[in-house]
Amino acid sequence: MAQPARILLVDDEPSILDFVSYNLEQEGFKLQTASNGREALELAKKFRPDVVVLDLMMPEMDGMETCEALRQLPETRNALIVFLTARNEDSIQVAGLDAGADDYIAKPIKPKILVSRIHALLRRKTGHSGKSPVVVGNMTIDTEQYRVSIDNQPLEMPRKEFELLLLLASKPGKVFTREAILDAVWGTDVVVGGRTIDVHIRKLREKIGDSKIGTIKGVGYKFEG
Amino acid sequence: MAQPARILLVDDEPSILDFVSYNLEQEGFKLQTASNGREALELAKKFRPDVVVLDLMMPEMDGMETCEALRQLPETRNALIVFLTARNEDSIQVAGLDAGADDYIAKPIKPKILVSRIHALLRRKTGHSGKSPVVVGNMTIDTEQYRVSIDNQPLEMPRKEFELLLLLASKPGKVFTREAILDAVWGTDVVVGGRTIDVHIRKLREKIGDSKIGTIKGVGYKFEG
DNA sequence: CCGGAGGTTAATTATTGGTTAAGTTGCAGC
DNA sequence: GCTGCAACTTAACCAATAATTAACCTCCGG
Repeated sequence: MAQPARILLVDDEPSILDFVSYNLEQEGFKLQTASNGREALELAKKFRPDVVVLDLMMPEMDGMETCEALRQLPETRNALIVFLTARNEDSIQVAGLDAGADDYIAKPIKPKILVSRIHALLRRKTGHSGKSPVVVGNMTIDTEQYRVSIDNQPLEMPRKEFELLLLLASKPGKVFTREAILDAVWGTDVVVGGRTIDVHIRKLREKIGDSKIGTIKGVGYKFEG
Repeated sequence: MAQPARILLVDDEPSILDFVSYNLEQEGFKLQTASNGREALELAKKFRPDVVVLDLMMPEMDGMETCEALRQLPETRNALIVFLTARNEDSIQVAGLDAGADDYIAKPIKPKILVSRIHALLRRKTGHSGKSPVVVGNMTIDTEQYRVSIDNQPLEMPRKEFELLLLLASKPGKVFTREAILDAVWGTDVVVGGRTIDVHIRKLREKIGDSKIGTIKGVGYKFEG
């Protein structure tokens, strides 16, 4: 990644701003935030974001309006616009896509999904559409198609296993605590038993080989670079 | 866990106070309770909580008011504030977030969810702070990867040893008394036998070489810069 | 040489993760 | 709607290893 992509995040709820910006910054994106549409437009002129993440429901100027305005500015005409919506309402989606949005993400927001969608969009934009998003050693993780291959041998992967692998592989070497893994893959308010992660780790190791995932006792797991 | 997080719990119903405080204390949090807003403010000044769990519906001074008042106090300006709400009403949530709340938890309260949300908040708050690798001479201590290397030779290290080494190496040359080491690595309320530290020191010296850690008889240990 | 401080080693205990198998759940296909 | 399968979770048990203790040793200054 030569240049970190710039993202402008717009939401009127500080907690969501915090939560999402934390997760995006962890990914290495350059971030700016605004808490309403007007502020967003002003910031956008200076910041020239590659991606704008936009809450639909905001007081005064809502996401839809802001989106249209952004499409008028020369600085953001070609930016990618992602909407955050409370529910997955088809009718709103259609209207949003008319207004020029590029993607939709439904709340509650799963960090992993948000990040991988943004990556997918950026990839599509820069022309590299289609193939090999995350590559680590001889392994390829295609977030768009939910597929993993090792030495070009495709592997079947259920959702949870895939998300777990993606999380670990997205930062090879970094140790993820069980807590962090639960937050990222299961979400903060899902409570699962103590051995659930272990079982998923085991299934992963079964598929991709023991050597790829290391255990740091008392701390967590990591992907071996 | 270096220091247990302090939580101030505010609710006018004694039964909820009991129920929630029991569950939070089980998790090792340091707890204080108040049964109304005024009491909460007074306690907060002395107790300096990291987290305030606040019922929205209270007589006299309700949760919203209390929250705003807490944000004015220097002692609690940066505390995390979590609201307990009877229902999941969006309009109330927005207002609460404007008042400076960090999260919402809907009644009926599920202990496990409460606990994991609080953990998530605390992690988000403290997680941002610096965690660049510590480099001392030819040794590198990478807190993120939980790995130590000498001359780029990676070394395996169990948790306590790692924490002990990190403590000593964070201030090379400084002498740490046994007492200080116990407080920092084992925690203030854990009592261990007299030879425990010695044994860990020995294991460390085995791995990183005798010359790195010096003994000052009658005083403590230090890392040799 | 004696006492106190720390060092060494081995044995014991506690904690943590791994493994397996047996439930649950949710969903596709009938 | 059933039925059946795959994904996911849980529980029970096992294995590994880290942490602690205890017993004994060594060194060094009086």
